[in-house]
Amino acid sequence: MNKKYTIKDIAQLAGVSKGTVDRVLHKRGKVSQKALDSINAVLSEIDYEPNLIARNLKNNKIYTICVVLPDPAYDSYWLPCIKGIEEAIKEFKAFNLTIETHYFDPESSKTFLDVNEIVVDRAPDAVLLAPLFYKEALGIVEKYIKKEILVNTFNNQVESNEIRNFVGQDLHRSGRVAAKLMASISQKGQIAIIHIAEKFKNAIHMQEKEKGFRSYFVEKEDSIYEIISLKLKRTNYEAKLTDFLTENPKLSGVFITTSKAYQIVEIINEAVNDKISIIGYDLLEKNITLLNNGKIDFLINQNPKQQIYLGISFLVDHFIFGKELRNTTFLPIDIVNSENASYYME
Amino acid sequence: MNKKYTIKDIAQLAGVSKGTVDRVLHKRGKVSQKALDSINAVLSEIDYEPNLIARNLKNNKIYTICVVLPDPAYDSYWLPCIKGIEEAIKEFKAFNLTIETHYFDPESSKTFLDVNEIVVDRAPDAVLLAPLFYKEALGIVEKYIKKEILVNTFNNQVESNEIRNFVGQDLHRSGRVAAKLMASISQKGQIAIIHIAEKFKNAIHMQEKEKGFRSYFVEKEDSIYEIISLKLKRTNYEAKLTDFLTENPKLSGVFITTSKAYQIVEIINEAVNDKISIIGYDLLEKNITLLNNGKIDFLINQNPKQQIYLGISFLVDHFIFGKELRNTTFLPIDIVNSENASYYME
DNA sequence: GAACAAAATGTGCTCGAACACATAATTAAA
DNA sequence: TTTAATTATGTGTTCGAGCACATTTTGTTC
Repeated sequence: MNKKYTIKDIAQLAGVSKGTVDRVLHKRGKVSQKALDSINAVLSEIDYEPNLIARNLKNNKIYTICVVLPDPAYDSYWLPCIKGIEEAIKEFKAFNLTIETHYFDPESSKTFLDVNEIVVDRAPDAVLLAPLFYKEALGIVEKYIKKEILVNTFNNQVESNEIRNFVGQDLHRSGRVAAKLMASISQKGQIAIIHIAEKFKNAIHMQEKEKGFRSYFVEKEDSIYEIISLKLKRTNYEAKLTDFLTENPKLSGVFITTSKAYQIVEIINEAVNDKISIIGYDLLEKNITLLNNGKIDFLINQNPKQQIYLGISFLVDHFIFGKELRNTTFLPIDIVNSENASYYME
Repeated sequence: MNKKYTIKDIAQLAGVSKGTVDRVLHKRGKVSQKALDSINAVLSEIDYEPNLIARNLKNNKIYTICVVLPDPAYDSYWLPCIKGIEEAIKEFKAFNLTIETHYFDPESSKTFLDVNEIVVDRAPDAVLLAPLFYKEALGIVEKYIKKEILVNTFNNQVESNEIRNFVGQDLHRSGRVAAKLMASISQKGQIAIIHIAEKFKNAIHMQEKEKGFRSYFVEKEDSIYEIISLKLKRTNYEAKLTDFLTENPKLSGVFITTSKAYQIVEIINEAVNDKISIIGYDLLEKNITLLNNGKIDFLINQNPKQQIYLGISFLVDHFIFGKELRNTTFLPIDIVNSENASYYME
């Protein structure tokens, strides 16, 4: 990969002008067989790679990317995304690029639709979307596509051929990771899967995690574990949880499928005397505190910051450097304990 | 960050020519106070960011980067590095860049010196070095600096003001992560730290890991653990290990500070009847097999591939886009079990 | 105020790809 | 063979930063 050839070099070697080489490279036709042959002969011998820097200099279009995600004020799971966006802006500010952030309320599908309506009207070149509401997302993707706006997603997977790119985690696998961890630290007994959500049916991600978690133990064919699940809503979850704990006094482990572990860990600790293993999700400040004082054993990092940063950089690579968009990028399922947490928080 | 201003724009706004703006931006002097003021006034109002693409078009120098690392044929820990280099070459092939790989024998400081001598003579723009031999590395760094060759390191940290950049892991912290894991899965008893190396005194990285591991238990002030360490050499390590195991029959956990866990796990399993917790390093094929069939509990990923890839991309960002080199980049200390391993192996 | 030096400022070219447009070569029709 | 139509090929300009060089302005001295 030593000498870098230019179009001019190829033209010279093939004995034609750079215009003709350009037509061959871009298959614009209007080239004689003779010229085509001699240029192809040169191309097959050298390793021509167009200079991306020169190619993009000419392209003085300013690309606009809109990022649509839940307002971190409602759910601090999304807080790291702000940093991710800021980093991306800083990293790419020297290119012709505008990045806009648009928030919606994660518990209101109406605000989701509204904000996307606004973004459609802004007519950006691409949207990076956290499609929390499955059905609504499908509809809104249609609208984007009709206006020829590129749609990529992160965090939540939505099955659609129109979506070019997804960055997130394999949730089924993520449940399996939790299960394996649980088996490592809790030798036997009852294990509870606890979901905390308003509408469980809409929360496909929790269902996937539960399936993954259970699949691990099914494959293990180990009768020393008994898996039970519990769904909690925001209203009156304390009472329901306390009841559950008195009904199941032999609990040895709890797997919480959302980032809300901090809401219930203290309640569990007060109600149960024995050591109980707790595995949750995400490095929220409150979870980290519980991790550090030993009340949570492991957290699984879904890495929202990296998700959004990568989502943006794929778009930049696509627009600025003409790179292809790969279809799905599954981020690693990071296992976090008190000692390595800092590296995933920055 | 909407409109992108160019030098021409600034010149127009300040009522001067682009040459004068250029002189101000680069502090080349020869500018009147009046012109300076008006240009500064414009600069303070707008957010000028030079177009990196245009800046680098002119710079038609071909940068050469030499990567110096142990030959993976001797130690397959380094195998992923090949992939990392290949990915970097692919990613950056459109820029004016040549990446050369040079191997040495990880057990021979002579080959280390020899290959670096060759690289010095090749006079690249930068070297990315795995400085396995501390003392020798310091000497060779001097030589590079004298020839104005930029030196960055990865994997092993060497204290030197001449080294601009290091990518690797905080080994002390990495030992602590292992300790915390050990405490999670092994409730009590004797725990062994096992080093496998020819020259322990030279192997600072193992010492750091041991210190970190012990520091965790010291802070915990938990008398239910007893930590003992053992050094093994390649010759006759089986006998020495077997002796050690008979002398310490109550062993409940083993922490292996190198990627060589696969060499001793089977021996341990044959000699010990009780469940013994094993934590090792790095995703070598043989380690992964043992992880998958439950004979290793956790592996800590040092991510050599990512280390080398990042090391190269920092250099590219520096040369091609004029980015500053940050001093030290500590990669996350990834905890790996059978369920999430695939994400760290690609 | 002329003559000259020094400082300040402006102009024009380069990098490589892309594409519009001008010109040359070839073929078809008269 | 001439003319027009078609096809093939070459030329020139653009993008933004950077820098060499030309030109203008200012300052100094006799």
